Amino acid sequence: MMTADDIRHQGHDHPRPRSAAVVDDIVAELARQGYRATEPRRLVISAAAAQGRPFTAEEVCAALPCVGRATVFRVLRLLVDTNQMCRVLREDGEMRYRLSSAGHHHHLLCVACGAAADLSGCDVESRLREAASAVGFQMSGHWLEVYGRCGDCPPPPTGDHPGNQ
Amino acid sequence: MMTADDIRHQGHDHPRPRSAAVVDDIVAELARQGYRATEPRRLVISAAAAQGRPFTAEEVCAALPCVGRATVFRVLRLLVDTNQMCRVLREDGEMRYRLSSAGHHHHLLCVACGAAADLSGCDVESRLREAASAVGFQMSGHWLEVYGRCGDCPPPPTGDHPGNQ
DNA sequence: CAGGTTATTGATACTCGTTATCAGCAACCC
DNA sequence: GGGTTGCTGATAACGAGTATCAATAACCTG
Repeated sequence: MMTADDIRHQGHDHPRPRSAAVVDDIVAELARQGYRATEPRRLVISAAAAQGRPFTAEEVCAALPCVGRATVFRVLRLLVDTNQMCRVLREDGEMRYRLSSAGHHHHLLCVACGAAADLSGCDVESRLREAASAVGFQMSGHWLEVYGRCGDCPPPPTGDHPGNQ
Repeated sequence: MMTADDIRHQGHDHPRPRSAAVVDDIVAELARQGYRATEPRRLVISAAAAQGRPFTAEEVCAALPCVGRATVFRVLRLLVDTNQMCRVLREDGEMRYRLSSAGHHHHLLCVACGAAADLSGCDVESRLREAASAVGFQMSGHWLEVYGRCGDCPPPPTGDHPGNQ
Protein backbone atom coordinates (compact mmCIF):
# COMPACT_ATOMS: atom_id res chain seq x y z
CA MET A 1 0.00 0.00 0.00
CA MET A 2 1.09 3.54 -0.68
CA THR A 3 2.31 5.33 2.42
CA ALA A 4 2.32 8.94 3.42
CA ASP A 5 6.02 9.05 2.59
CA ASP A 6 5.37 8.07 -0.99
CA ILE A 7 3.15 11.09 -1.29
CA ARG A 8 5.47 13.39 0.58
CA HIS A 9 8.35 12.57 -1.71
CA GLN A 10 6.50 12.86 -4.98
CA GLY A 11 8.74 14.68 -7.41
CA HIS A 12 11.32 15.61 -4.84
CA ASP A 13 14.85 14.44 -4.16
CA HIS A 14 14.97 15.68 -0.62
CA PRO A 15 14.08 13.21 2.10
CA ARG A 16 11.75 15.69 3.86
CA PRO A 17 10.18 18.29 1.61
CA ARG A 18 8.46 21.26 3.11
CA SER A 19 5.04 19.60 3.17
CA ALA A 20 6.31 16.82 5.43
CA ALA A 21 6.76 19.35 8.21
CA VAL A 22 3.25 20.64 7.59
CA VAL A 23 1.85 17.15 7.82
CA ASP A 24 3.77 16.42 10.99
CA ASP A 25 2.61 19.66 12.56
CA ILE A 26 -1.00 18.91 11.83
CA VAL A 27 -0.77 15.33 12.99
CA ALA A 28 0.95 16.52 16.17
CA GLU A 29 -1.83 19.01 16.79
CA LEU A 30 -4.41 16.27 16.28
CA ALA A 31 -2.54 14.04 18.72
CA ARG A 32 -2.44 16.90 21.21
CA GLN A 33 -6.23 17.00 20.99
CA GLY A 34 -6.50 13.26 21.53
CA TYR A 35 -6.87 12.07 17.94
CA ARG A 36 -4.82 9.11 16.77
CA ALA A 37 -2.10 9.51 14.18
CA THR A 38 -3.26 7.07 11.55
CA GLU A 39 -1.92 6.40 8.09
CA PRO A 40 -5.11 7.45 6.27
CA ARG A 41 -5.04 10.75 8.10
CA ARG A 42 -1.43 11.36 7.12
CA LEU A 43 -2.27 10.50 3.54
CA VAL A 44 -5.21 12.89 3.35
CA ILE A 45 -3.25 15.70 4.97
CA SER A 46 -0.33 15.07 2.60
CA ALA A 47 -2.63 15.18 -0.38
CA ALA A 48 -4.17 18.39 0.90
CA ALA A 49 -0.75 19.94 1.47
CA ALA A 50 0.27 18.95 -2.06
CA GLN A 51 -2.60 20.90 -3.60
CA GLY A 52 -1.55 24.31 -4.79
CA ARG A 53 -5.04 25.72 -4.56
CA PRO A 54 -8.37 25.05 -2.91
CA PHE A 55 -9.48 21.52 -3.62
CA THR A 56 -12.58 19.38 -3.42
CA ALA A 57 -13.06 16.24 -1.39
CA GLU A 58 -13.52 14.48 -4.70
CA GLU A 59 -10.01 15.44 -5.79
CA VAL A 60 -8.56 13.97 -2.65
CA CYS A 61 -10.55 10.78 -3.19
CA ALA A 62 -9.21 10.55 -6.73
CA ALA A 63 -5.64 11.18 -5.58
CA LEU A 64 -5.94 8.55 -2.84
CA PRO A 65 -7.78 5.53 -4.23
CA CYS A 66 -6.36 3.53 -1.34
CA VAL A 67 -8.28 5.61 1.20
CA GLY A 68 -12.01 5.14 1.57
CA ARG A 69 -14.38 7.89 0.52
CA ALA A 70 -15.98 8.17 3.92
CA THR A 71 -12.59 8.49 5.56
CA VAL A 72 -11.58 11.32 3.27
CA PHE A 73 -14.69 13.24 4.23
CA ARG A 74 -14.17 12.41 7.89
CA VAL A 75 -10.60 13.66 7.90
CA LEU A 76 -11.49 16.84 6.05
CA ARG A 77 -14.24 17.53 8.53
CA LEU A 78 -11.95 16.78 11.44
CA LEU A 79 -9.42 19.27 10.11
CA VAL A 80 -12.06 21.94 9.66
CA ASP A 81 -13.41 21.27 13.16
CA THR A 82 -9.95 21.52 14.69
CA ASN A 83 -9.30 24.76 12.85
CA GLN A 84 -6.51 23.47 10.66
CA MET A 85 -8.36 23.78 7.42
CA CYS A 86 -10.98 26.17 6.16
CA ARG A 87 -13.74 25.98 3.63
CA VAL A 88 -13.81 28.39 0.74
CA LEU A 89 -16.88 29.19 -1.31
CA ARG A 90 -16.21 29.65 -5.00
CA GLU A 91 -18.11 32.23 -6.95
CA ASP A 92 -20.08 29.46 -8.67
CA GLY A 93 -21.19 28.13 -5.31
CA GLU A 94 -18.87 25.15 -5.14
CA MET A 95 -17.39 24.48 -1.72
CA ARG A 96 -13.69 23.74 -1.56
CA TYR A 97 -11.09 23.17 1.14
CA ARG A 98 -7.81 24.84 1.96
CA LEU A 99 -5.19 24.03 4.57
CA SER A 100 -4.73 27.03 6.78
CA SER A 101 -3.94 27.12 10.45
CA ALA A 102 -4.05 30.91 10.61
CA GLY A 103 -6.65 32.62 12.71
CA HIS A 104 -9.55 34.55 11.29
CA HIS A 105 -8.90 35.66 7.75
CA HIS A 106 -10.52 35.92 4.35
CA HIS A 107 -9.68 34.61 0.92
CA LEU A 108 -8.74 36.26 -2.32
CA LEU A 109 -9.95 33.78 -4.92
CA CYS A 110 -8.71 34.11 -8.48
CA VAL A 111 -11.56 33.43 -10.88
CA ALA A 112 -9.07 32.80 -13.68
CA CYS A 113 -6.64 30.25 -12.27
CA GLY A 114 -8.45 29.20 -9.11
CA ALA A 115 -5.59 30.14 -6.81
CA ALA A 116 -6.30 31.41 -3.34
CA ALA A 117 -4.47 33.78 -1.05
CA ASP A 118 -5.19 34.86 2.47
CA LEU A 119 -6.29 38.37 3.20
CA SER A 120 -5.82 39.66 6.68
CA GLY A 121 -5.05 42.96 8.28
CA CYS A 122 -8.16 44.51 6.84
CA ASP A 123 -10.58 45.89 9.40
CA VAL A 124 -13.76 44.97 7.56
CA GLU A 125 -15.01 43.41 10.72
CA SER A 126 -15.19 46.54 12.86
CA ARG A 127 -16.70 48.40 9.93
CA LEU A 128 -19.41 45.79 9.61
CA ARG A 129 -20.06 45.66 13.31
CA GLU A 130 -20.69 49.41 13.32
CA ALA A 131 -22.95 49.37 10.30
CA ALA A 132 -24.92 46.47 11.74
CA SER A 133 -25.36 47.96 15.19
CA ALA A 134 -26.58 51.17 13.56
CA VAL A 135 -29.70 49.22 12.59
CA GLY A 136 -29.97 47.42 15.92
CA PHE A 137 -28.21 44.26 14.83
CA GLN A 138 -25.59 42.72 17.06
CA MET A 139 -23.02 41.08 14.82
CA SER A 140 -21.40 37.90 16.05
CA GLY A 141 -19.74 36.57 12.92
CA HIS A 142 -19.47 36.87 9.17
CA TRP A 143 -18.51 35.03 6.01
CA LEU A 144 -16.56 36.81 3.34
CA GLU A 145 -14.98 35.69 0.09
CA VAL A 146 -13.30 38.06 -2.36
CA TYR A 147 -13.24 37.23 -6.05
CA GLY A 148 -11.06 38.67 -8.79
CA ARG A 149 -7.76 38.17 -10.57
CA CYS A 150 -4.48 37.38 -8.96
CA GLY A 151 -1.30 39.13 -10.03
CA ASP A 152 -0.16 36.12 -12.06
CA CYS A 153 -3.19 36.07 -14.36
CA PRO A 154 -3.51 38.31 -17.42
CA PRO A 155 -6.28 40.89 -17.23
CA PRO A 156 -9.58 39.77 -18.74
CA PRO A 157 -10.42 40.81 -22.33
CA THR A 158 -12.07 44.21 -22.42
CA GLY A 159 -15.84 44.28 -22.79
CA ASP A 160 -15.95 46.36 -26.00
CA HIS A 161 -14.86 44.56 -29.15
CA PRO A 162 -11.09 44.53 -29.39
CA GLY A 163 -8.92 44.32 -32.54
CA ASN A 164 -9.42 40.62 -33.21
CA GLN A 165 -12.84 41.13 -34.75
CA MET B 1 -56.40 23.66 -9.32
CA MET B 2 -55.23 26.30 -6.87
CA THR B 3 -54.40 29.57 -8.54
CA ALA B 4 -51.98 32.33 -7.71
CA ASP B 5 -54.91 34.35 -6.41
CA ASP B 6 -55.76 31.71 -3.86
CA ILE B 7 -52.28 32.08 -2.49
CA ARG B 8 -52.24 35.84 -2.69
CA HIS B 9 -55.40 36.07 -0.66
CA GLN B 10 -54.47 33.63 2.06
CA GLY B 11 -55.51 35.16 5.34
CA HIS B 12 -56.43 38.47 3.79
CA ASP B 13 -59.74 40.17 3.09
CA HIS B 14 -58.39 42.62 0.58
CA PRO B 15 -58.61 41.69 -3.07
CA ARG B 16 -55.00 42.72 -3.81
CA PRO B 17 -52.66 42.49 -0.86
CA ARG B 18 -49.23 44.02 -1.11
CA SER B 19 -47.62 40.85 -2.39
CA ALA B 20 -49.83 40.84 -5.47
CA ALA B 21 -48.06 43.93 -6.73
CA VAL B 22 -44.71 42.33 -6.05
CA VAL B 23 -45.72 39.25 -8.00
CA ASP B 24 -46.99 41.33 -10.90
CA ASP B 25 -43.80 43.36 -10.98
CA ILE B 26 -41.64 40.29 -11.11
CA VAL B 27 -43.78 38.56 -13.72
CA ALA B 28 -43.69 41.75 -15.79
CA GLU B 29 -39.92 41.88 -15.57
CA LEU B 30 -39.74 38.25 -16.64
CA ALA B 31 -42.03 39.01 -19.60
CA ARG B 32 -39.84 41.95 -20.51
CA GLN B 33 -36.95 39.54 -20.72
CA GLY B 34 -38.91 37.15 -22.91
CA TYR B 35 -40.10 34.65 -20.31
CA ARG B 36 -43.72 33.56 -20.37
CA ALA B 37 -46.08 34.44 -17.54
CA THR B 38 -47.21 31.01 -16.47
CA GLU B 39 -49.34 29.99 -13.54
CA PRO B 40 -46.66 27.87 -11.84
CA ARG B 41 -44.30 30.84 -11.98
CA ARG B 42 -46.87 33.11 -10.39
CA LEU B 43 -47.48 30.53 -7.71
CA VAL B 44 -43.83 30.14 -6.83
CA ILE B 45 -43.29 33.89 -6.77
CA SER B 46 -46.37 34.34 -4.58
CA ALA B 47 -45.16 31.72 -2.18
CA ALA B 48 -41.75 33.36 -2.06
CA ALA B 49 -43.29 36.78 -1.42
CA ALA B 50 -45.38 35.31 1.38
CA GLN B 51 -42.29 34.12 3.25
CA GLY B 52 -41.24 36.47 5.99
CA ARG B 53 -37.65 35.29 5.97
CA PRO B 54 -35.18 33.44 3.79
CA PHE B 55 -36.68 30.16 2.72
CA THR B 56 -35.62 26.87 1.19
CA ALA B 57 -36.78 25.35 -2.06
CA GLU B 58 -38.21 22.59 0.07
CA GLU B 59 -40.49 25.00 1.88
CA VAL B 60 -41.85 26.26 -1.41
CA CYS B 61 -42.41 22.69 -2.58
CA ALA B 62 -44.31 21.93 0.61
CA ALA B 63 -46.41 25.08 0.28
CA LEU B 64 -47.23 24.29 -3.34
CA PRO B 65 -47.96 20.59 -3.70
CA CYS B 66 -49.67 21.37 -6.98
CA VAL B 67 -46.41 22.57 -8.54
CA GLY B 68 -43.79 20.07 -9.56
CA ARG B 69 -40.53 19.89 -7.68
CA ALA B 70 -38.43 20.50 -10.75
CA THR B 71 -40.47 23.55 -11.63
CA VAL B 72 -39.97 25.07 -8.21
CA PHE B 73 -36.22 24.75 -8.59
CA ARG B 74 -36.39 26.07 -12.14
CA VAL B 75 -38.33 29.15 -11.15
CA LEU B 76 -36.07 29.87 -8.20
CA ARG B 77 -33.04 29.62 -10.42
CA LEU B 78 -34.68 31.80 -13.05
CA LEU B 79 -35.34 34.47 -10.46
CA VAL B 80 -31.79 34.35 -9.20
CA ASP B 81 -30.45 34.52 -12.75
CA THR B 82 -32.63 37.49 -13.57
CA ASN B 83 -31.53 39.25 -10.40
CA GLN B 84 -34.90 39.28 -8.70
CA MET B 85 -33.94 36.95 -5.92
CA CYS B 86 -30.73 36.31 -4.08
CA ARG B 87 -29.25 33.36 -2.30
CA VAL B 88 -28.25 33.65 1.31
CA LEU B 89 -25.82 31.35 3.03
CA ARG B 90 -26.71 30.52 6.59
CA GLU B 91 -24.03 30.12 9.19
CA ASP B 92 -24.61 26.37 9.23
CA GLY B 93 -23.96 26.22 5.48
CA GLU B 94 -27.56 25.88 4.38
CA MET B 95 -28.45 27.84 1.25
CA ARG B 96 -31.69 29.79 1.30
CA TYR B 97 -33.49 32.19 -0.98
CA ARG B 98 -34.81 35.69 -0.51
CA LEU B 99 -36.78 37.93 -2.87
CA SER B 100 -34.84 41.10 -3.43
CA SER B 101 -34.69 43.20 -6.52
CA ALA B 102 -32.30 45.69 -4.96
CA GLY B 103 -28.85 46.11 -6.38
CA HIS B 104 -25.74 44.91 -4.65
CA HIS B 105 -26.23 44.51 -0.92
CA HIS B 106 -25.44 42.21 1.96
CA HIS B 107 -27.51 40.39 4.52
CA LEU B 108 -27.79 40.64 8.24
CA LEU B 109 -28.88 37.16 9.26
CA CYS B 110 -30.28 36.60 12.71
CA VAL B 111 -28.99 33.33 14.09
CA ALA B 112 -31.80 33.29 16.65
CA CYS B 113 -34.98 33.82 14.64
CA GLY B 114 -33.69 33.35 11.10
CA ALA B 115 -34.83 36.77 9.92
CA ALA B 116 -32.84 38.63 7.33
CA ALA B 117 -32.35 42.31 6.65
CA ASP B 118 -30.47 44.05 3.91
CA LEU B 119 -27.34 45.94 4.70
CA SER B 120 -26.26 48.60 2.28
CA GLY B 121 -24.54 51.92 2.50
CA CYS B 122 -21.48 50.34 4.00
CA ASP B 123 -18.29 50.86 2.04
CA VAL B 124 -16.80 47.47 2.72
CA GLU B 125 -16.32 47.10 -0.98
CA SER B 126 -13.86 49.94 -1.53
CA ARG B 127 -12.03 48.89 1.61
CA LEU B 128 -11.66 45.39 0.27
CA ARG B 129 -10.65 46.54 -3.17
CA GLU B 130 -7.80 48.57 -1.67
CA ALA B 131 -6.59 45.78 0.56
CA ALA B 132 -6.70 43.34 -2.34
CA SER B 133 -4.89 45.56 -4.80
CA ALA B 134 -2.19 46.12 -2.19
CA VAL B 135 -1.20 42.50 -2.77
CA GLY B 136 -1.61 42.67 -6.54
CA PHE B 137 -5.12 41.25 -6.63
CA GLN B 138 -7.74 42.89 -8.80
CA MET B 139 -11.07 42.43 -7.05
CA SER B 140 -14.12 41.94 -9.23
CA GLY B 141 -16.71 40.73 -6.75
CA HIS B 142 -17.29 39.38 -3.29
CA TRP B 143 -19.65 37.38 -1.16
CA LEU B 144 -20.51 38.57 2.31
CA GLU B 145 -22.96 37.40 4.93
CA VAL B 146 -23.19 38.91 8.40
CA TYR B 147 -24.44 36.80 11.30
CA GLY B 148 -25.71 37.91 14.66
CA ARG B 149 -28.86 38.90 16.51
CA CYS B 150 -31.55 41.18 15.25
CA GLY B 151 -33.11 43.84 17.45
CA ASP B 152 -36.20 41.74 18.07
CA CYS B 153 -34.36 38.80 19.62
CA PRO B 154 -33.29 38.70 23.28
CA PRO B 155 -29.54 38.67 23.83
CA PRO B 156 -28.00 35.20 24.20
CA PRO B 157 -27.38 33.83 27.71
CA THR B 158 -24.03 34.95 29.06
CA GLY B 159 -21.12 32.51 28.88
CA ASP B 160 -20.38 32.39 32.62
CA HIS B 161 -22.80 30.45 34.76
CA PRO B 162 -25.82 32.54 35.57
CA GLY B 163 -28.08 32.20 38.60
CA ASN B 164 -30.24 29.37 37.31
CA GLN B 165 -27.31 26.99 37.57
C1' DC C 1 7.04 -6.36 23.51
C1' DA C 2 2.39 -8.96 23.92
C1' DG C 3 -2.44 -8.03 24.74
C1' DG C 4 -6.54 -5.58 25.46
C1' DT C 5 -9.37 -1.28 24.60
C1' DT C 6 -11.26 1.49 21.78
C1' DA C 7 -10.82 4.93 18.16
C1' DT C 8 -10.70 4.51 13.38
C1' DT C 9 -11.42 2.51 8.97
C1' DG C 10 -13.67 0.96 4.54
C1' DA C 11 -17.59 -0.78 2.00
C1' DT C 12 -22.01 0.10 1.46
C1' DA C 13 -26.35 2.00 1.62
C1' DC C 14 -28.48 6.01 2.31
C1' DT C 15 -29.88 11.04 2.60
C1' DC C 16 -30.49 15.57 0.72
C1' DG C 17 -30.64 19.18 -2.57
C1' DT C 18 -30.60 19.85 -7.18
C1' DT C 19 -30.49 18.89 -12.29
C1' DA C 20 -31.40 16.11 -16.82
C1' DT C 21 -34.81 13.86 -19.69
C1' DC C 22 -38.75 13.89 -22.39
C1' DA C 23 -43.48 13.50 -23.70
C1' DG C 24 -47.50 16.37 -23.11
C1' DC C 25 -49.40 20.88 -22.22
C1' DA C 26 -50.41 25.71 -22.60
C1' DA C 27 -48.69 30.79 -23.55
C1' DC C 28 -48.23 33.70 -26.93
C1' DC C 29 -48.39 35.51 -31.70
C1' DC C 30 -50.74 35.84 -35.88
C1' DG D 1 -58.74 29.66 -33.37
C1' DG D 2 -54.62 27.40 -34.53
C1' DG D 3 -49.65 26.61 -34.83
C1' DT D 4 -44.98 27.20 -32.55
C1' DT D 5 -42.40 26.61 -29.11
C1' DG D 6 -41.37 27.56 -24.30
C1' DC D 7 -42.79 25.42 -20.10
C1' DT D 8 -44.34 21.77 -17.11
C1' DG D 9 -44.44 17.50 -14.31
C1' DA D 10 -43.01 12.79 -13.30
C1' DT D 11 -39.25 10.39 -12.97
C1' DA D 12 -34.66 9.09 -12.99
C1' DA D 13 -30.27 10.55 -12.18
C1' DC D 14 -26.76 13.14 -10.01
C1' DG D 15 -23.04 14.90 -6.57
C1' DA D 16 -21.73 15.88 -2.07
C1' DG D 17 -21.84 14.26 2.18
C1' DT D 18 -23.39 11.05 6.25
C1' DA D 19 -24.97 6.67 8.92
C1' DT D 20 -24.03 1.87 9.73
C1' DC D 21 -21.30 -1.75 11.26
C1' DA D 22 -18.04 -5.41 11.27
C1' DA D 23 -13.02 -5.57 10.88
C1' DT D 24 -8.72 -3.31 11.81
C1' DA D 25 -4.96 -0.98 13.93
C1' DA D 26 -3.24 2.84 17.44
C1' DC D 27 -2.25 3.44 21.76
C1' DC D 28 -1.78 2.20 26.69
C1' DT D 29 -0.56 -0.90 30.20
C1' DG D 30 1.82 -4.43 32.27
